[in-house]
Amino acid sequence: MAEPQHIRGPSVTSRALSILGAFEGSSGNLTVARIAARANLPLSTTYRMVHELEEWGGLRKGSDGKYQVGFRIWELGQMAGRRLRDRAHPFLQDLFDLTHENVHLAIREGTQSLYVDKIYSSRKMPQVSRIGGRLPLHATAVGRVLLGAQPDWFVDAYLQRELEAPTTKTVTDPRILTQLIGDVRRDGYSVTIEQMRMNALSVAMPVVFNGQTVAALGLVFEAFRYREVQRFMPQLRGTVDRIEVAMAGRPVHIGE
Amino acid sequence: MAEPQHIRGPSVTSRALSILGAFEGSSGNLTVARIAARANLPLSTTYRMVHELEEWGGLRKGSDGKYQVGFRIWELGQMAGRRLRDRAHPFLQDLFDLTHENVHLAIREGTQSLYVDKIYSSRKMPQVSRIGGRLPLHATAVGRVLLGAQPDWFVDAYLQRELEAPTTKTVTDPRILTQLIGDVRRDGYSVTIEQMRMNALSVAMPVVFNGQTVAALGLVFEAFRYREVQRFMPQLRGTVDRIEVAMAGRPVHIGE
DNA sequence: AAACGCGTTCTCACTGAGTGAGAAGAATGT
DNA sequence: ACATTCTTCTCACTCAGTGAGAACGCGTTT
Repeated sequence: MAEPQHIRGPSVTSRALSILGAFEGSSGNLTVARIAARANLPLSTTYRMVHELEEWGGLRKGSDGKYQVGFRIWELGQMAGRRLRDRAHPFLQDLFDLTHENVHLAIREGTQSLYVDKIYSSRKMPQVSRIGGRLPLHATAVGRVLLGAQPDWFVDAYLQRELEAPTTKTVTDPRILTQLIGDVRRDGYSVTIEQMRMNALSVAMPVVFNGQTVAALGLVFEAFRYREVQRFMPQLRGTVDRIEVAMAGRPVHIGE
Repeated sequence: MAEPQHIRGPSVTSRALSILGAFEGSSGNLTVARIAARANLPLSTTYRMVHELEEWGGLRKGSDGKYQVGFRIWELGQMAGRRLRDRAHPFLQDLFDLTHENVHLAIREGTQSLYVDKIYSSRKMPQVSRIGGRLPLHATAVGRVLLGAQPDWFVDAYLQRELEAPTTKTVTDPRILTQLIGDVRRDGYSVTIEQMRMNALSVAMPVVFNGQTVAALGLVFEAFRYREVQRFMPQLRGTVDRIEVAMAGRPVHIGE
């Protein structure tokens, strides 16, 4: 599982960043030795830097002596994409109140969709996507919406690569996918059935700001309820509209 | 507003961290020059490091040329305190479904409470606390719960300092607060009225894991509805219980 | 109880990566 | 057209960062 986390240059900063990077896709708690191994750095160097990061608050030493990402990084992370997340969130919650289906908001990061917000309760725990998690662009409704928002050269290049097939029903044929992306662009929404997980269906629509698709809003529920898709469409549409209006509006100051 | 972000040492890492720190409490979009000023670093040094951070994904250059915190930091931040947030979240949502009042979860960080999760819809936007935001420990219900979980020497030291009074009703007298903290410890919950904002009331209870108060769960609603506090107590209690059970249980694997 | 494995902590002499003043160029405002 | 502010880049100097290696701590195995 441990990828060959190669160091870009011999720069000090890149080493420090390698250490933070060692926590990406980890169990969350790492010893100094493990960090060193994952970051491909000498032990003493790692030790020194881990301490510097700890003092700053970027890392935190747990009661078991292992290190984990500190809350200062979490706080800092809250600054990223704040406009979108803050303005969209209340309407995602409204949509959940209305439907009680899992709602999520994703953006494109490279060749994956990144889930930036997600509403769910203990009744239906999310099965594949999680906040902060990534999924391929071709196998989910939000992914296809985000892919469709990219220029043709991007779509073609994406479909050229080896495409994962999480289920036996996942479409990976570039020709068919090109067709499907065309449909998404024309219709303004995407519906995928059992592409990422059996018995799961997802619907998604683009969120547009300044003429650009900045995110995709989606709903997920059981595949056998496919007839209900029509019922949810207007609610999804309405939510997207409200988000778009909120995005354009003046800043709403919350708290401090 | 710009605090004198002093550099701990002349170490390269501390400089890089100063740059990230420049975004804390900022508007979100900063020019290189502004970053340099806030981080107290020479312009050329800042320039070089900003680019290194950008290449790694820690910073992102917006369409206006200004820099903002990148999603890689956000993703990394999702690793911090994941156990608590992941396990508690579905039950916070359940509580919101039940009450439709603003629900939040906070931990103590230093002498402040840090809001790590929050459920709200567009009906009642949060007024003072936001996810990733901080508030003083003595003026909110979650804060008092978290304060009460600390040893006496901590409480005494905290109350010794100059205490903020966000409203005219905020209690800042150390004697009275000591008494109130005692009540919280005895009763296992805290109710505060108009301590942080006029016309706001909050109730909170501690979340205990391994014999330690790791967080506080709270509800906020309008002060004039103070009679309803009793109605919410069992629901809060039940939610806390479920969170505590979930915290102790085996890991529930959600997606990747 | 000794040997082992695995992790942490710390020292120190060497050296090349990081430094930052400064200048030129690009943008923006008045 | 001028003033102001911000970005980008160069280069000679030097001091901060480096990492092998040793010592130590702590469970577990033999």
